[in-house]
Amino acid sequence: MTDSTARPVRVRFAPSPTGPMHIGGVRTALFNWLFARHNNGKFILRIEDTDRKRFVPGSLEKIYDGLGWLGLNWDEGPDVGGPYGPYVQSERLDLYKKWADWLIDNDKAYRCYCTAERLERVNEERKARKEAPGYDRHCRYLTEAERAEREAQGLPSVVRFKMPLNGSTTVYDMIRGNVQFENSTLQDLVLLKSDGFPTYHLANVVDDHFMEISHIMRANEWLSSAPIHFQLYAAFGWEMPQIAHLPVLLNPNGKGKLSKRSAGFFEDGRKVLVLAEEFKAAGYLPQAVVNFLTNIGWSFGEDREVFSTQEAIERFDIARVNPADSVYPIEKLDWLNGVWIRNLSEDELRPYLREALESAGLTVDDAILNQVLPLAQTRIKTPQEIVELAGFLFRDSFAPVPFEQLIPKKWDAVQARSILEQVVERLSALDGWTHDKQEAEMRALLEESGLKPRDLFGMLRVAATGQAISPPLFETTEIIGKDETLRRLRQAAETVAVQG
RNA sequence: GCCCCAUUCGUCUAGAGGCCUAGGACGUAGCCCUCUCAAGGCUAAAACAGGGGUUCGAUUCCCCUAUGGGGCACCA
Repeated sequence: MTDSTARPVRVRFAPSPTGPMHIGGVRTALFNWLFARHNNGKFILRIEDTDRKRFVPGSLEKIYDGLGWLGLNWDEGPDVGGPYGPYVQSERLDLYKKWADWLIDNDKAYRCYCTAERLERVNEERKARKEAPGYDRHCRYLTEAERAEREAQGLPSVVRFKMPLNGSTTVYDMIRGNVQFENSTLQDLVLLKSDGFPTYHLANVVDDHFMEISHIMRANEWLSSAPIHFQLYAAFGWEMPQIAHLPVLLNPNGKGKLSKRSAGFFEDGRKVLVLAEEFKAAGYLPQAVVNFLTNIGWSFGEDREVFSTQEAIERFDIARVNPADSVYPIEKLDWLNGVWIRNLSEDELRPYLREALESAGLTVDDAILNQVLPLAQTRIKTPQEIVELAGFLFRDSFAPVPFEQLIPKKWDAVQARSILEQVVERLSALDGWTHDKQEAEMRALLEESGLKPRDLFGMLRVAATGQAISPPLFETTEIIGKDETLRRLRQAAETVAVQG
């Protein structure tokens, strides 16, 4: 989609250090990154910290961690540097001031001395008259004398942009085509605040220009600002980057956009994760999260939903992004994570399982882990699930199973005891403790006794593992070992005997 | 209040005027496989917001309405 005459592809992700890394931000970063990698361009990380009030310490680390975890590497940024630095806006203040002054000198902007109180009053009046809220351009029309007087008094001021009063502005959006705005609906927005810091609009335009950003891909909520930025570029006489507004993630309950939430929450009884760190902590694989995100608002084609990040890079096309916002389809993440877990090699999966087990306070025996790993691989959607499925393999203690749980429906204690004793006898006589030998022996018992596999194996499962759900029975007892398995079965027989 | 964007199964999506009796996926239900649970296979229910145009023909183009989202800060 990028024509070859265009400038080299340089895109940026420009978060504000105002807290945790939100999944919506991650998605925006991902689409920028995919675009950059697809076009062999540069992906730049820039920190927009021009609002000193909202700065939250530690945010920068969360941005690095979140992007890094997903493999969204940046070519230029605060930590890695680059030829267009600094990459932190608070270190570029002189630049913004210089260009704000340039706009004033060229009659494209003006100083405004209005107080917060007056602004608020004007706003109220306009609202009362059912007009659009906003500034009444009072200071735009100050005479030279009035201006000089205010300067002499040393009144604090902001710099405001002189928005064209009439006409219209048409912005070409790479996803939705031309979008037209009436200039009369646009405001004389503030470019430089009274504290000397730029607003987003100024800093963004100046930085994108001097960092030679070729394409801007940002969230949908910025679409209304596009004509403002267009006019700023026009005032400066700079070429505006190509621009696209990405659809946003909506809350699963259908109310508003997801980014209104600052952390994971429960909806319909399931946890809806929204922070990058939560995904990692919950055991989701980075490739699964990337895959999950790339299926929202964009589709691979060929009816494929499962694909690698590399494949996504090869195919990514910003023009094919769906313009409509989407409800966050979090229920697909578990499925995808399961798919990716099954795609992992044993060596890749092992550390995840080890960590999950250790986090649950279990001591991990390497031999046991290696044996249970392939059994668990098709049965878990997150590494943590191995604890519930097979954590008993890593526990020393084994609590005797209560009578009620042991006996299959329609069986009585006498029968159960008799069967268990036969099982113990036959299994202890076994030469070799492989799962197929055990199974062959038990199949023979089934044959002779006419019992149902479900009943017999079910009882043995509970007796040997203490659980009604486990990995396949004989693979499991093979891991548990002959002595311990028989001990547990005898114990079960005793439990039944007492009741009987 | 004004402005902008969007609207295909519950959800994510394919669909760029005839290929659509609208395809895929998740989820749901059923069946098969089966020692439990998964995985896997098969099947089912499930959508073009409504109304006008344009056209020989609209899911696809235009308009209106409705609904949803976003914006209108010395926040980004």
